[in-house]
Amino acid sequence: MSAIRLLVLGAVRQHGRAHGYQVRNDLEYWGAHEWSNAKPGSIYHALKQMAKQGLLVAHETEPSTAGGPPRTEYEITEEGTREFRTLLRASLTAYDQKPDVLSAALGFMVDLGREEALGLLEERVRVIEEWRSAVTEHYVPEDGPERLGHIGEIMNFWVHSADSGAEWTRGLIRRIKDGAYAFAGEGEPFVGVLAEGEENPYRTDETHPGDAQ
Amino acid sequence: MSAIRLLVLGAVRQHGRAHGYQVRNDLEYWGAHEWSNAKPGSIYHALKQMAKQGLLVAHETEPSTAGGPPRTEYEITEEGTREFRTLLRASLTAYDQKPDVLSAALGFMVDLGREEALGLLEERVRVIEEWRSAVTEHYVPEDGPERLGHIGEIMNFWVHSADSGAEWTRGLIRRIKDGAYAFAGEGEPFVGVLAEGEENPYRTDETHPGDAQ
DNA sequence: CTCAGAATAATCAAATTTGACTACCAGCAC
DNA sequence: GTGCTGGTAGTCAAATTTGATTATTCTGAG
Repeated sequence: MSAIRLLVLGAVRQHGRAHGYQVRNDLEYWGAHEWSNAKPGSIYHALKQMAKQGLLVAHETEPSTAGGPPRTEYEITEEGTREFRTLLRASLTAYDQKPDVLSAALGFMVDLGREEALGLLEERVRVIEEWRSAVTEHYVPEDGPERLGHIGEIMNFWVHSADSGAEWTRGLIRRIKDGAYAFAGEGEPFVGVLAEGEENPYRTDETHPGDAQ
Repeated sequence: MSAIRLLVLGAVRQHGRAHGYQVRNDLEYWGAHEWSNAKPGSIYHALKQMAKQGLLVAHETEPSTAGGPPRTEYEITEEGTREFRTLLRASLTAYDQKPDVLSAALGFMVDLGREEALGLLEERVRVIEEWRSAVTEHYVPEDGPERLGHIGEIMNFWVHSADSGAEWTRGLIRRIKDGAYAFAGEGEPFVGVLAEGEENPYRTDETHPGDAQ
């Protein structure tokens, strides 16, 4: 799974009602265009697709108030909310080497309760550890890892990444336990969206080192 | 870019002449089906596409000698070899958060000379460091990172991953400097392909924890 | 012998992703 | 008032990816 559905569902949900360009802007505000496939084409496609599947409702296109073609606004449905929570939980616990999925989930973790988020992150650590031992047992031949030659560096890299990911997750768990951030039901939620008319301080058109090859 | 073209080009190249199923098996031998999108459909698609683009030549389909439908064998062209090297160099140096691209490149790094590989890996470390400072400067608002709330954890996660990736790369550089592995021009190359009839000790149909969500 | 199951080799429709492109309006310089 | 630039909003064709499915031959049990 890519991160796009979670990102788009979450962005629409935070706005209450949003058109594609707003979603695109929010995701840019998060830097999602740098670490995920949240490009215009993908966003509009996801919106249409999820509307077709009943996760969103499309309100009839209205002429734009600020230039440009008419726009379609979307709202999340009850089914969409369920899907959002399912994706969010899965993305927090799953370890599949795709950092964009976790990144997206971090952006919405406060939509869960503090205790649930902690539980899921602890589960994540367990999953990573299990994965690690499955890999090391399965891919290291009995006659020593040398037989694999330089190919062994691939496994080495995985394992290193897994360890580093687990360690980082433990740090996050600690911060959350120590009271960081406002989770669901803890008053005054932090909303990471741009208000109407607010400019995006992170917007950029320059490319950064590492944008793509 | 995904890792599929590099993987397929590299696998065909090591065999000299290979059909899709052989490529698939090699990639499975490396565990590539676990950490990249090297699924049958993608492999066959990449083969056809690259043949159309002149990176591979397709030899007429011959009836299989071992059951199954007739098979098409591919060979890499000169242009394909150039492309292979270009992709390999780019994948070793580029930092774009997609671990599968690096993993694929690790599998082929010995096709370069030891010195060149070292140079590219050092470049990789530089790129990661540059990326890190671009991100921290760009995404941390002047009035302290707190303004970002939990969204800041996303950046935190990136930066942690970047640091961990750089550190791992430095370790690899050290191992290579200390003489590990046989690089191009150093006799007896290590070939990570399955010989005709050799069984794949890593093949598995069980799913592992973390295979997908 | 014969049939089930497994391995071999690949194809296909549907979904997604990419990258480039279109169309509209506002403001400004000239 | 015309032309240019830039922001707003979205579309589209082409390429890729996914997941399921097909077709062929080999093997071994009964």
